[in-house]
Amino acid sequence: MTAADTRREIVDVADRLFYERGFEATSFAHIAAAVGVSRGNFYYHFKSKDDILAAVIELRLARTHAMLAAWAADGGKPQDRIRSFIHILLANRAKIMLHGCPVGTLCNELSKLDHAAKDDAARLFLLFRDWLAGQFRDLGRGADADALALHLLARSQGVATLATALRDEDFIHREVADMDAWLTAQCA
Amino acid sequence: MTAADTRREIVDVADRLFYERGFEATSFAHIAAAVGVSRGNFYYHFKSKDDILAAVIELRLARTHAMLAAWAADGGKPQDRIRSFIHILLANRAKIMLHGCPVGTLCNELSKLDHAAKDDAARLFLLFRDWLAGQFRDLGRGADADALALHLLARSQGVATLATALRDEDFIHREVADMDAWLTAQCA
DNA sequence: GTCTATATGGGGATAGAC
DNA sequence: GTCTATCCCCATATAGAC
Repeated sequence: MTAADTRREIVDVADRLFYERGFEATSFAHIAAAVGVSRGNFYYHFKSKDDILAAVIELRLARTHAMLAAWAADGGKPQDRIRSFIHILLANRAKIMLHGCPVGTLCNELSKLDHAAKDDAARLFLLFRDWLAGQFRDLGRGADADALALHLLARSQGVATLATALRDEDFIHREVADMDAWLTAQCA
Repeated sequence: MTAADTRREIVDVADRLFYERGFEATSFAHIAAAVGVSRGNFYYHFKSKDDILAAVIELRLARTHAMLAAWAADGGKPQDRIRSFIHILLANRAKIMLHGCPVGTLCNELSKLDHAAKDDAARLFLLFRDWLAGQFRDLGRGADADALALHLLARSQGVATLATALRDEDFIHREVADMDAWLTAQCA
């Protein structure tokens, strides 16, 4: 096991635990136990917990960027790409009902902590916003592309929050159908 | 200062700090310092931190119930009452941009902690849902009153989450205007 | 009812052996 | 590169004086 492998594994596990349990509630002991290394060995790879958080945010930014780039490379119509975004709620509904949206819940937590990395986490939202705005521009909605993108982001965030609190899967399906209809209306 | 006064003050301060900093990140020392009592004296009033959380949730339920009852007693039209709900986002926008929605962020945190009180916190959402559904029924939308209520709740939650992450006040105003227009369309 | 003092545990972080 | 042992701090919680 090389150093890079161990580091990658630490970040992978931290990414999952920060999502499932939250940043503050996840201790080095939890991560170390899940990875299978000692707590002391941690500090060879990261010099503080905030360093791990920064690495997790970077990982999420990279993965999100890759996912959006793949959707954009699909060659489909802009409305189909936007629909891919909306349907994240369906694909991830089981996890969302347990732990919410990984982006929204992290941003919320870091805002309350007034954490130095809160704006870095918010860049995840900006990635989605800019990508969605690009699709709306391709739809000929250049004038309000940013507003439409934020509107869709907000709606999916709201669905995630309520789905977590009420653990209501039917609600997710209803709201996704409603967003699909909204999108169709935007294309008319 | 009677015991009831001290207890009330502890719950008031805990309510504020749980909102501003989060439940886990708020320590007894923070609450004690803000109230002006010693940490030791705490346990005369509450036997654990979870007890304080339960009292805070009860307080929020009572206040929310009173607010909704006051709106219902106003004698206005159902759409005006629903608009009162939507406009919470405007009235509280400064705090929302700093700390999010007190209901949504608490439910999110307790879900991640898998805390015993998570369903009690979710009852705050149910209060809003049932009240909103009642207003939609008065509007003659009995068939989908619950779905419309959850839809509106989700939208306001999404606005709060994004407004916190991006600290964008214009976005709040745009989305509130959009929700107002949606409500008008529902009455047609 | 409120205080000070303290017990106990777990957190992040460091030192140094291997 | 990984380990064990340890430090310090702060958390919740308790005991007992006043």
